[in-house]
Amino acid sequence: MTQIRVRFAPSPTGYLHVGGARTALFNWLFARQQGGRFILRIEDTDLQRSSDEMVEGILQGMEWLGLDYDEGPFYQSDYVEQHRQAARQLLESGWAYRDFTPKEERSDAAVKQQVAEAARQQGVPPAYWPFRDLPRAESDARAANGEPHVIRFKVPQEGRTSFIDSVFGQQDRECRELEDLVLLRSDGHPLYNLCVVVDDINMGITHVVRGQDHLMNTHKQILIYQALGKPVPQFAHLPLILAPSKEKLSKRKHGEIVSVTAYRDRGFIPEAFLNFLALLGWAPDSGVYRDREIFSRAELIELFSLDRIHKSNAVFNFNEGDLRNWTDQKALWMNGEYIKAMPIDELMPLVKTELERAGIWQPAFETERSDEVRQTIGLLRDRYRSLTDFATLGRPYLVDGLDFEWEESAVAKNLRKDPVLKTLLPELATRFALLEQFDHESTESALRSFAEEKGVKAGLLINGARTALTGQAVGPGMFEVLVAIGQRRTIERLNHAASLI
RNA sequence: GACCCGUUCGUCUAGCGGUCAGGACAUCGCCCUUUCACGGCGGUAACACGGGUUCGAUUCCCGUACGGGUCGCCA
Repeated sequence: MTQIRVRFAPSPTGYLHVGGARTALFNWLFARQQGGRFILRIEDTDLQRSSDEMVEGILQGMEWLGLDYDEGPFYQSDYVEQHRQAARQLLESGWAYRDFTPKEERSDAAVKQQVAEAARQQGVPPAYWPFRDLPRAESDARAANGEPHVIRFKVPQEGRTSFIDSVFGQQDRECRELEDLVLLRSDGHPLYNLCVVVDDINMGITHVVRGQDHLMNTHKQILIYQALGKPVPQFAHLPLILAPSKEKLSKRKHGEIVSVTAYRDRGFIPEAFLNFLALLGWAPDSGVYRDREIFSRAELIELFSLDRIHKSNAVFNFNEGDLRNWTDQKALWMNGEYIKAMPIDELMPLVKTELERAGIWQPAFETERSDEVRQTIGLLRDRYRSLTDFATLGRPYLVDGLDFEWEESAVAKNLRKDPVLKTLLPELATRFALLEQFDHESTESALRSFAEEKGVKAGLLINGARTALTGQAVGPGMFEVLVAIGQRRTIERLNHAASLI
């Protein structure tokens, strides 16, 4: 059996978005599982809309997700000569013809629509392709004379194209429903459908796994394969990923919130995002894993199969305006699961990057204070869903002094609620200052006996202290927090809190 | 509009003729915590509709509705 070769072929007209990433992932999983080759090809034939910046964005996205390719990146624009050569070959063999219709006459969309519709109803393209049967000699002569023309593929008027899609099953289409597509523009520029076929042939692609929006193109492409006398690869079309509005996800409409780099920048763990993406439109064999959601990269490779991709589109929820739930909540949850469960040694570097970005990383975190910081991160990660949380919500735990924000609602709820705290908190600080051991037990008994002495509920002090120490109303168990913040900072912040009341 | 495709809880999904229609996220309630967005337990919630086929349809067939995709000298 020949080796499986698949490719991911994005056009660099935008960054890598969620849909593209999933296509890349499925190709990659398939290749890895089958021991095949995964090829990256940048479809940049439309030079006007392509840019190096976008290519860079795609490359970065792939790298971040760990979707390594075995060959490439190839650039489609490097193969223009081969595309033209193929067009010439098609012209020679009679599978294509020159169309001398002036560009302007074709560009009127309304006219075009009208004619195309009439053509379909008639069943046969009438005078719409006036040059389709132009004698070769005349065609050559006019071309030699420099008359502008495009090269069109001569779609057979009879018959149909068929293929079996790995996802959608049997697909048939009457040839007469297909238009004579342009292969070469009048400026000699090759067009998409020709380019993909030529490149896929040259690169020995055995399986084409791409979005369902290409389902119609596939029929045209099959015709080109046949005209070129080449074997047709196996196709697998993926269902689309929809925006919350249920329309196709698009970079233009939905913005950077659907770009892979946004997920990186907003604190996703690549493994978690990969896991989430894999489960969008695909599920492992339920006989094995019916009630599981978390799968490692290795497990995904092992379990993946094209025939378990399903046909219906999936909605991907995001809401840029919502700070807490800016993207699909399940994705966020899953990220939290990874943050919680991954080995702390793997988490630390990721957190470090985040803290550096926020300007709160200190070299000592890796030396003298290494154990302490690891412990703090270990404490915090149980309730965080994103790496950025360590730099925002985690900030009070990591910075010295008072260099963080006190949330107004927390202050109102836990500090200002009872004015007696204004005197109690500094007194508690004094009490803590006397402790020789500053651990869970000693701080707890100190606080509780202090509360008893003063005749107040321990909860009042616990709540007050939480906000005094972290500016927040929520967090890990209070005595864990005390230990994490440490004696010195605890005293300082308790005293300072009095001024907030 | 034409041609394709799809339709199981709000969302992601399991299901491939007989299930109390399962899981996850979200949501709600309870417990734990004299704090909490941790944790534990539990609940609400779905087979789009109408016809067939069948002893029996979420599962098979046909319509309808709704949703989506494609109809470039873009990719």
